[in-house]
Amino acid sequence: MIKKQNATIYDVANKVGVSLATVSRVVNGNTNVRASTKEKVLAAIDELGYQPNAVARGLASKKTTTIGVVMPDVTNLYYSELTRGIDDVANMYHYDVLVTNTDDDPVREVMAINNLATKQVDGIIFMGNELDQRVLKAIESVGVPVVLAGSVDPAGQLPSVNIDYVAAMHQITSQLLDNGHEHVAVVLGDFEHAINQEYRFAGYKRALEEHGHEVNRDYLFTKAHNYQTALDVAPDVMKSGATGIVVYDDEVAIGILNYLQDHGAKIPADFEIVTSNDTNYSIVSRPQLSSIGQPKYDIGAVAMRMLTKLMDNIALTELAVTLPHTFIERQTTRKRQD
Amino acid sequence: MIKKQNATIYDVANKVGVSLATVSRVVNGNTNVRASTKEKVLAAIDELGYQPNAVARGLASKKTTTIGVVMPDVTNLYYSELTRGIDDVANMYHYDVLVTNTDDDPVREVMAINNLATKQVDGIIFMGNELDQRVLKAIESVGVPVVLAGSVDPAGQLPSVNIDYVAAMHQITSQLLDNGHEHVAVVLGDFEHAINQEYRFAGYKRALEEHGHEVNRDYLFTKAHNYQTALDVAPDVMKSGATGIVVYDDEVAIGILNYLQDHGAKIPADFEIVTSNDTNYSIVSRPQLSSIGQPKYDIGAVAMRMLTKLMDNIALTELAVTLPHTFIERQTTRKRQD
DNA sequence: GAAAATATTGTAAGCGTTTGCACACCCTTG
DNA sequence: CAAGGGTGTGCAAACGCTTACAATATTTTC
Repeated sequence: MIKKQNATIYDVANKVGVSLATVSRVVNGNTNVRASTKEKVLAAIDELGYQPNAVARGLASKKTTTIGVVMPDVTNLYYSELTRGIDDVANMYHYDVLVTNTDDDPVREVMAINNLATKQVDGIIFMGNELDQRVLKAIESVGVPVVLAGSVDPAGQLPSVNIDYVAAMHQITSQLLDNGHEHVAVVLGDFEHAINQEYRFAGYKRALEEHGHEVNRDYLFTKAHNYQTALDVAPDVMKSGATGIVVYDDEVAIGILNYLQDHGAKIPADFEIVTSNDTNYSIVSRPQLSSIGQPKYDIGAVAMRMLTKLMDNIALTELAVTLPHTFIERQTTRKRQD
Repeated sequence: MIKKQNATIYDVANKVGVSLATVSRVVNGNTNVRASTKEKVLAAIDELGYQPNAVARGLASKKTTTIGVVMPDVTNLYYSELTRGIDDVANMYHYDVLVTNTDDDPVREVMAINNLATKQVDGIIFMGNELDQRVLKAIESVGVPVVLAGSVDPAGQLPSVNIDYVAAMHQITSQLLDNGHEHVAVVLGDFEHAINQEYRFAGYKRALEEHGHEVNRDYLFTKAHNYQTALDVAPDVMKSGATGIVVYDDEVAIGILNYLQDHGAKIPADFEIVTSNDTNYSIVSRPQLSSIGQPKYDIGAVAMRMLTKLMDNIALTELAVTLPHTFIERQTTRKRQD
């Protein structure tokens, strides 16, 4: 592996017989260069195969054209779809993406943010189930713009892109209630997390109240984070007496769905289930999971677009963007006639 | 967002009353520093909240402690699990990871590699279904080590980590044949890709030949890349007369499984299916998909470990690493008694 | 106790760019 | 034709760090 010495801006300047500055100008699209010299420079660049060294550039200009993405887990379909949206528009704006997995651990989130600061990223997209105080502090002191994607800041101080979780949860809970279910269970992750308690559960609760039902914690199930932990919770939800189930995550929903069916339940005859993320899981399951429709790709894409504005010092017209969600009726709910 | 002026190495040198070099030494763990001065420097660093600027460091040292990962799609469970392995050991060695999605497009792969070169990454992990000539050339000329993860180089010139696809395919095909199937179908992606034709199909073919069967292209199905395209192919495999099916990818397998069942087939009574990646899809499906067991996380982790060696100029003991695979018997195959 | 070794620290030259400023040059104007 | 006004270009100073090499301290050695 011979590391062939890359041509530098100096080499092309020499070859053409101009100064570094001129070469730099044509490379950066500065217009104050005579057309003829520009051509000569371009030719030399082509001939030498010159590619500007992004590190040197970053040092001199204090812009790295790199952004950081901190996310819980690449392996999680919900987040990876957001990431795809982020990545695509990042590329569109010629940013590279440094990703870090945190497993939702605040300590690692803080480390990731600080590390990204060290690497002089121009901005950061943050995804996570909860905005820990330590993380918040790290974000505030990092010195570059940060936008949240699919992640809430209850204080509303940070730029963010989300759907209206309260409304979405309210909607699907209401539908189940309208379908006549006496008891609707809700399955969430950590209840300490604002997104679960203050948003999702709040929407669920409001629906219950509007329908004149009491909120009974016996129908609240938490700590379901993935397929395995969903399987742990599933027996309890099956025994709970609830016949309608709203779930905050697809991997969890498919776990519960599978458990119920494996234990003789007919879906949607015995239980109606609605999930929330509309990932591939909700399509490959049998029956297919009815779900809140989230514009996941767009959440990421819009968040990244906002970040580009922030990085260009353009004011945001809206700090907390709420993208529209839908309801996708598939096979774990009974047909409704509105 | 006030960008607070970060302390530089110069600031801490001043504060302590030593030279830059000394500070640099303690930051970099150089041992030739008197314990007492080291302490003073450390104290100053702490007090000023000094964090070395990685960009400047990269320029001076020509090491960025950043690697590039080029992959088809973060959203693909197989690749994202490899990436998780990569990321974890990268972190372990204090590398950051720059990821690029290519959608398996050689043009974008080449662009990604060149772009990473520009960013002065210390090394690259490449994942893709096919090693296009253009990509190969880009890899050869990029000037930093590249290792393939879950991706084959038929020429065997590049460091790589894989399972033995030929053996794996041979094994599952044989099992199906042993179970008495007269016709075993094989479902692949692009047949032009070496990994499909020269590896997977070769293993399939050898199994057939060993069992005295003719290889009949009527049982070869290609161009199935994801759930949707799997659904497109599924009717043909159902009609083909094959009763055993080996599939190269889980998302494709679950598509075929679902189609067959949706059209009245009993699995595994009417059809036995074996898939290849052992992702979450093979567990959430009903019945659960029997699969080749691939150490996906490890493939990524080992590839990254190899890359660290290469970056440290340590010779590899083995260029093309083959990790062991297993067979995971689940519910789309009938019980076997070996 | 002085020379020789060794340990510690400082000097300064890069690393490959960007960019503010100054300098030429070439047209216009009046 | 001198002054004014662009254009086009070059100079040189950063950017924040690493790292030979040189210089100075501190120990050892006999």
